[in-house]
Amino acid sequence: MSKQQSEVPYGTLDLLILKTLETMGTMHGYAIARRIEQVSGETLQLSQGSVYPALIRLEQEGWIREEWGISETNRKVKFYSLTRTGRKQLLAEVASWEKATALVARFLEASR
Amino acid sequence: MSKQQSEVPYGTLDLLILKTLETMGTMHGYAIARRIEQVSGETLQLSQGSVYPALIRLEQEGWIREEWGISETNRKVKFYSLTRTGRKQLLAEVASWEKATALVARFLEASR
DNA sequence: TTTCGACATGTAGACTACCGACAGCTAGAT
DNA sequence: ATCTAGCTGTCGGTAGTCTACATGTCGAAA
Repeated sequence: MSKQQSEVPYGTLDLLILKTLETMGTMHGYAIARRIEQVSGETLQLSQGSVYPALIRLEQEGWIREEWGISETNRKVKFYSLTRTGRKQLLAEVASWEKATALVARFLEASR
Repeated sequence: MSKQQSEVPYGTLDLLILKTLETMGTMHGYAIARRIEQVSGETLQLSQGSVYPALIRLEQEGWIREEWGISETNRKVKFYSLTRTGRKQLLAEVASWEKATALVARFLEASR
């Protein structure tokens, strides 16, 4: 009945993950999700059903690289980091996001 | 292969239509689509496959009202206008959009 | 007077990306 | 021994968009 209130603006999850990896360096999936939630000010809660498929997709695109390792809490985890093409992709996604928001902003200002 | 480059930011079509009707008053579907394309600076081209289903959906939600009439070009058309709940919905969607963009903006600024 | 382009509305099917709900496994604490 | 938190994943469903098609009308040009 009620409208879906997507916590992550639709289509920005890749962008958020890529940006997180750029800012934080190497991280594992669980920590990436936690970090995104935290920066969003706890309002946003990101489901695993979104994060892991996204990571797999990004890895297949060649934008991130994965590597098994041991976490701070001594668990076997997959560490992810940005690739060179991932950096380019991040720039492209930022640009496209800014274009999109500019478009909507122009609309919201329009009054004639 | 290539990533879908949605011209309308996903989920904002309702917002754009509602805002158009608020700004322009009563309009028919074809004109709404033209107007959205035009304000976007011709870069965006909006397919009918998006607009008409959206209008039907908005009408079913009770946010817009439809009425048959005759266009400037002497054709039988459906005129749409905002309802009272449609106005409230528009406010809500604007707020939610601004919240979403603020969230992403905070992310893009983050550097620690 | 046919015919063509712009105007106008719609539907079907595919696709993307997200979410909720599971399932399962491990380390360390109780 | 059991439990909780950390951690990775899968399945199925859903929303919203796009492409492509189908249908029809008006007015102007040929």
